[in-house]
Amino acid sequence: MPEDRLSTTLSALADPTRRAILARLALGEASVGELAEPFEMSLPAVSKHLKVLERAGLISRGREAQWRPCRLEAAPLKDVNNWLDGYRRFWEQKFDRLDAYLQELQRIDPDAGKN
Amino acid sequence: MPEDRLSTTLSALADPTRRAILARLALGEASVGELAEPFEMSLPAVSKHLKVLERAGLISRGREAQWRPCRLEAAPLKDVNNWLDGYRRFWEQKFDRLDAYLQELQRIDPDAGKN
DNA sequence: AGGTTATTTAACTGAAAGGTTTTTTAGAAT
DNA sequence: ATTCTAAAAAACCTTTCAGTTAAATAACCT
Repeated sequence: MPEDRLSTTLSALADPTRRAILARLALGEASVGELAEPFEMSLPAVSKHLKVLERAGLISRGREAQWRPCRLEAAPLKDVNNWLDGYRRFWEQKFDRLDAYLQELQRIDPDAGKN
Repeated sequence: MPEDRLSTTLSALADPTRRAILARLALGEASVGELAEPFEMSLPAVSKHLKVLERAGLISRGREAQWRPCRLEAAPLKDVNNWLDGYRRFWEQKFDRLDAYLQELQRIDPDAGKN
């Protein structure tokens, strides 16, 4: 039971259909039918995916006649980004052989390679 | 069945226990027992979480006597970050009243405000 | 009113997730 | 050789998830 917001957001994102829906919404608002069109699954299935996204705060829904247009809400993505930032150094730091070697040189002689 | 890498990664991250494990590993290698210690759940449960993280490529395991030290592997996090980048503009763009108003002006008269 | 279109709700199903306890495996140490 | 410790595997249970089809809502259009 992922009660916490971040877990809810990440598990909403952990589905290719839902990410495809977000990608579509990045292009602009769309109705449920429009969103469902590219997929082979039934409409209720898409409707459920939308509910998951909505619960996670990743989309919001308007009301226009019989359509319920969806739009992207990026706030939770920002939260994910903020969480990820805590690990950025782990992937920006390159630890392949050459880098390790250069770092070691650097450690031994901080002036190595200058000029 | 999330066959794709990104889905596997995101669903591995969508659990607070697993994120806590990663946070611990960001401080350095640790054995399964050490990783399990802060949690109330059984050891096999933690072992399963580690397997999920390993399948997602988020950790790797060594072998040292009867211990199997785990260490963080950040590559999949980088992938998540890359994916997220496609949405960055949506949360960096501020959509408060003034911005919306200025955008509306822009829409009506693209030359408004120039000079 | 009656019908059409868009979407949600309900009821059901099968598979996967996350936990438990018990049993194995593997290496260390006595 | 036996025993201790660290970890994994097996077997099981319960809940959640992703999908289905069929029925209900809701707003529009004659």
